[in-house]
Amino acid sequence: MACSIARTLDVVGEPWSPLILRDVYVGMNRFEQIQQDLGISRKVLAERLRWLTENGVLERRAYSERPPRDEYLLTAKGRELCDLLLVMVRWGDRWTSGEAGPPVLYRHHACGEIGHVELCCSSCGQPMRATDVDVLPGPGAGGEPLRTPDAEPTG
Amino acid sequence: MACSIARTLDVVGEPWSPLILRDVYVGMNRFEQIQQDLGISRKVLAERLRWLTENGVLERRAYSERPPRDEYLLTAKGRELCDLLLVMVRWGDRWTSGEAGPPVLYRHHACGEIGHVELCCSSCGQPMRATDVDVLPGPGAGGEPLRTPDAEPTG
DNA sequence: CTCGTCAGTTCCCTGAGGGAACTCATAGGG
DNA sequence: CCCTATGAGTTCCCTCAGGGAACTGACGAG
Repeated sequence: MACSIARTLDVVGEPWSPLILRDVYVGMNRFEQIQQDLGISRKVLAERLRWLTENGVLERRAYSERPPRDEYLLTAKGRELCDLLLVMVRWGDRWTSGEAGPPVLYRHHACGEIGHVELCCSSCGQPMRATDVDVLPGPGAGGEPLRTPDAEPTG
Repeated sequence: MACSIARTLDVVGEPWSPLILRDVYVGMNRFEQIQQDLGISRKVLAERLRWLTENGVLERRAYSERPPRDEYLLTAKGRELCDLLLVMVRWGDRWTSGEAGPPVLYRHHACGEIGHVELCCSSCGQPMRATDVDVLPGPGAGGEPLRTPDAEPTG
């Protein structure tokens, strides 16, 4: 499908994949750790790890020769995918965390403060939410016309 | 699970949900439109729309009394979820769109330029990527200690 | 009175995911 | 040498969610 959302979902769209990614991100790099942390079936975990590795999100590296033991590390591609997790966290914190408050806090290296992610425009730096943009066909488009969100029907 | 990622996935984790959300976001508000656009089975589409409505992401509204016809609209909760789509688009554009270039462009209302989203810190406004933060337990935590990404193993 | 449309629901069938057991290489203890 | 344990999977079976196609129900047009 000529849609970057669909292409991203093709890589990490299955329900377990973002959670696997999160585990690797926070330092759970080994098969057994992830399996026990998530309670995922070993079969599916093996499939997902292979898929994520084939797609360049994870890298598999031996941490022991004898006995042979492997671990999984994030690639640059995988680390950028973790940005998606931060946005999921933000939405989950705002809309589903309830009275208990957020289960995890993020301290920004640059300023040392606890904060959360905001979406900003790469061009002007001002906030850029889904409601702040017009959607236009790009070079890789199939050719279908698109309405801009909340626009009046074309008359 | 005491994890905002898991809670977000609970709402939009099934593979079709983000695509349904995208369709509604770009102005495809009716059952038939979405079904034909995505090629999703009618059964699953009905289930997903009901689920998203029950979870406050979509709102169902009659656009015709006679014959009775309903459409689906984004709530505030749903519109904020669309921010997630922008980040998916960004990653998909960077890592999977290939030579053709991005299929869709986004023009920022505030500056009128074509741009993409960057993640910034709510506290200081500087870029805030997954690699720029320490992960700490928050008030809603279960109590498991977490390593910070790329940290040395605790010795 | 029949046809077409929208918005679903119902039926059956296949394939993906879960659980548990098994494999393979190696290390440690007796 | 034999037994057991560990990490990282693989294999087997079984159930249930998803796909496809047909059916329903309200209405409007001809």
